[in-house]
Amino acid sequence: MDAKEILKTHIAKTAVLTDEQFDYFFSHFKSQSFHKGQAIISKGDQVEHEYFVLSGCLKSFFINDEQKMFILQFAMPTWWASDFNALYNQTKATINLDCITDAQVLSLSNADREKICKELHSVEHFFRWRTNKGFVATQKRLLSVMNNNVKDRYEELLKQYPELYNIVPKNLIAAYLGVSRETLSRLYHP
Amino acid sequence: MDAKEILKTHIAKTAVLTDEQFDYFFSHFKSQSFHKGQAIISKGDQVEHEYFVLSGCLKSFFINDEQKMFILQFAMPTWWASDFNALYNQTKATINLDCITDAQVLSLSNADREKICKELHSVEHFFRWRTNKGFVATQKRLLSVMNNNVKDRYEELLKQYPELYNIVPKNLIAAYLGVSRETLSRLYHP
DNA sequence: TTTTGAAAGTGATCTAGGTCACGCGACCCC
DNA sequence: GGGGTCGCGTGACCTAGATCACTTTCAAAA
Repeated sequence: MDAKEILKTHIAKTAVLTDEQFDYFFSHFKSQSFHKGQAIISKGDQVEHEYFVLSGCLKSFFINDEQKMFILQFAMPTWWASDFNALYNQTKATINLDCITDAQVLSLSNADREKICKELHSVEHFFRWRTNKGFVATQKRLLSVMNNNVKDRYEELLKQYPELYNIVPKNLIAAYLGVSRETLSRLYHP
Repeated sequence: MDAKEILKTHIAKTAVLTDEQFDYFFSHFKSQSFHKGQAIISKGDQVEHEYFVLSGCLKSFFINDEQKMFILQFAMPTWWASDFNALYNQTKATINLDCITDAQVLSLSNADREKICKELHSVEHFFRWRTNKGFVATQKRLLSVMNNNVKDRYEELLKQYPELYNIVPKNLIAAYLGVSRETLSRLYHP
């Protein structure tokens, strides 16, 4: 399935677009390839795009004052990723985005998103629902962090995204869960 | 300022509506009053509405298996509150919503929101941005929880919402920060 | 006016998870 | 093919915050 089909199938789940409307929508995206380890957004950058993942796996993460990394999101195919705070508010990036594996993405600029949202009501509907889902998912994660211990959160993560186990090294899983790699290791090697 | 003016001013910040459009939009809201301690949404309820706060202060919270409360949100005037997961996915409530003080709200049903979003492009635009902001705020809170200690988070909270200090008892602040009330107390009484 | 109960402070003790230090195999890549 | 570094395990110790138990304060109910 090519890029266009993947995006079309994805959109069709929440919004109704005619073929012409979809073609027009699609014309605003730019296909891009990145290789393992490559940075897409770095702290301090002016953020102008969001990215729809076609293949591979990205991570968005924050580095705190003590140089510790906390992973906000693993982005798998059909997921969207960016520093949404910087993108929406047109401020400098505080979040980094890079590639865990080689990856193919479609990029869409902030200005173009707003333009097509204005032009096509259905597109605005789609983006409302995309954010609705992101909001609810982030809220669930916050609840999970506050109420569950590391082991439960680890198992919850693997149950929801089993594919991560093979693709993502344990130290990154630890950075997602917000624990040291030692603690994660000791969960199953006591 | 009456309910209608408060909502109108709030919407005007992100969407352009004619007076007739706003009147139509407003006609879908129902004004409701609640008193201190009263529950608006309880775990297990069918959730059909979201609430726009006109006056007073609400809290949305989760009770875990050990009967410990974790507060997701304090809802002050011009904030929106509900169990959005249950509302959007039409499932039973897992989140509770109740009143910290006497409160006046405008309620909007899920069905009506979807209906006016479809009818008025500007309203869909407004709700997209409302969720965008909620998403970014929740993501920031997640980052703060993972990267900062209790004292920093407490001071961050009070700096952002100084009014909470007078309205909300410390045990609820602790439940928002995700620490025991004893630990919060000890921060400033060592 | 008395009673009750929520909010808050505080001491003693416990524990999940952090930190530091070291070892060991695997896979890049000059 | 040998040196580097990355992922991962593991032991020894440390600390933020939890838990439990008791006390004080103060305001609302009766």
